Amino acid sequence: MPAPPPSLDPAQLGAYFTLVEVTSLLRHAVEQQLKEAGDLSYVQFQLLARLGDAPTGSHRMTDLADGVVYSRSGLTYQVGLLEKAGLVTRTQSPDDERGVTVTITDTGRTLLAQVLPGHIEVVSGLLFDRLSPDDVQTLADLLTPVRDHMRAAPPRSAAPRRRKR
Amino acid sequence: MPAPPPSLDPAQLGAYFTLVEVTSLLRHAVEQQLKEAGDLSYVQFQLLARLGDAPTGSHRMTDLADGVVYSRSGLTYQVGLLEKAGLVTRTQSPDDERGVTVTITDTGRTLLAQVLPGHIEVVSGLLFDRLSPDDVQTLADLLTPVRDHMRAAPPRSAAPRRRKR
DNA sequence: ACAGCCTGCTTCGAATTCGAAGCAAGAGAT
DNA sequence: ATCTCTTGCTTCGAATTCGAAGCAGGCTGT
Repeated sequence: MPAPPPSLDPAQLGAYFTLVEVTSLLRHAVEQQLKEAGDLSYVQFQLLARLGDAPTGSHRMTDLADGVVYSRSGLTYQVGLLEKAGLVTRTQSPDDERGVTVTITDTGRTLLAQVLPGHIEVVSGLLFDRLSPDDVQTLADLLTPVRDHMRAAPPRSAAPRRRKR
Repeated sequence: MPAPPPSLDPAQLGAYFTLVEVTSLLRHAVEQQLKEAGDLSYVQFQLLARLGDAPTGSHRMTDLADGVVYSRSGLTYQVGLLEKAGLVTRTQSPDDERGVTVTITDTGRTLLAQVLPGHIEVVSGLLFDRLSPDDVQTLADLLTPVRDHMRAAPPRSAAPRRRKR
């Protein structure tokens, strides 16, 4: 097996660290804002946003979990909270007896709409403040193939229930 | 107060989402590897790495917390674990009676050295596999000013103990 | 020197997170 | 049809995380 280069060059290392720090800081700031604006955690916001984005306003549990890169059990917990808060509903999937479909409610949409502007403001102020439109495009062009590569590589949960033995 | 543009254009949104997803996926993969290779959490690894990087092999608690973007109490907990595992030591700071200096031990360095190659391999494989050296440089150039901007903006914990009232 | 505030860290309790184990429904093979 | 493996989700317990409160040492002004 061809072991990749045993070390990263300084440029790579710098890029890596910067990437990690940027997203950490961004996430912290966003979390703060979301809590104030709508008492939502970041995960909850991501879930609502994804549901609100979907044409039908709903998704299956597994798709949600994969979408936000989150554990299944954690998702169950969070969706439970959202449901209790009346922001989403759980329904049995029509085609698959055991599948659960999560749907955003009007209340959920309202809350999402209420929180979004502030969210965008934070992201704009922190992330895009220093990036020209060209920069943004460049960044996207750079990261998109990386994301696709990552999505493909280890299917999120490589060794799930049982090793392939 | 001049509210920033009420919405992000599609390019920005795309870049933002991609950025978040990339780091989520990367982090997950890295976490997996670290657990296997040395039974370390990502935070613990970050702490050890930072200490190992420091010329003296040590840092004050607060600096560590800021460095990894982490809560103070959480840091106390994690450093406690690391200390129990013999990977770091806690000493009273010489100049400041209440400051605590954390120092990496030889055992810690050994473990770090044992874990690093795999870590680098994962990062290489996932992140840098699709990026040319030029791309890497571009990415770093793009993100560095952003990071500096973020560091400056809200000092990490903007409303700490008491609002500025 | 003293009072009052700020800082550095820890302790505490509550909330979140994950992985392993469990349960029920689908799918494939016999 | 039935057996078995797989898949979708939940439950469970343990570990981690955070924020608020607490404690002690430093700093400033008087």
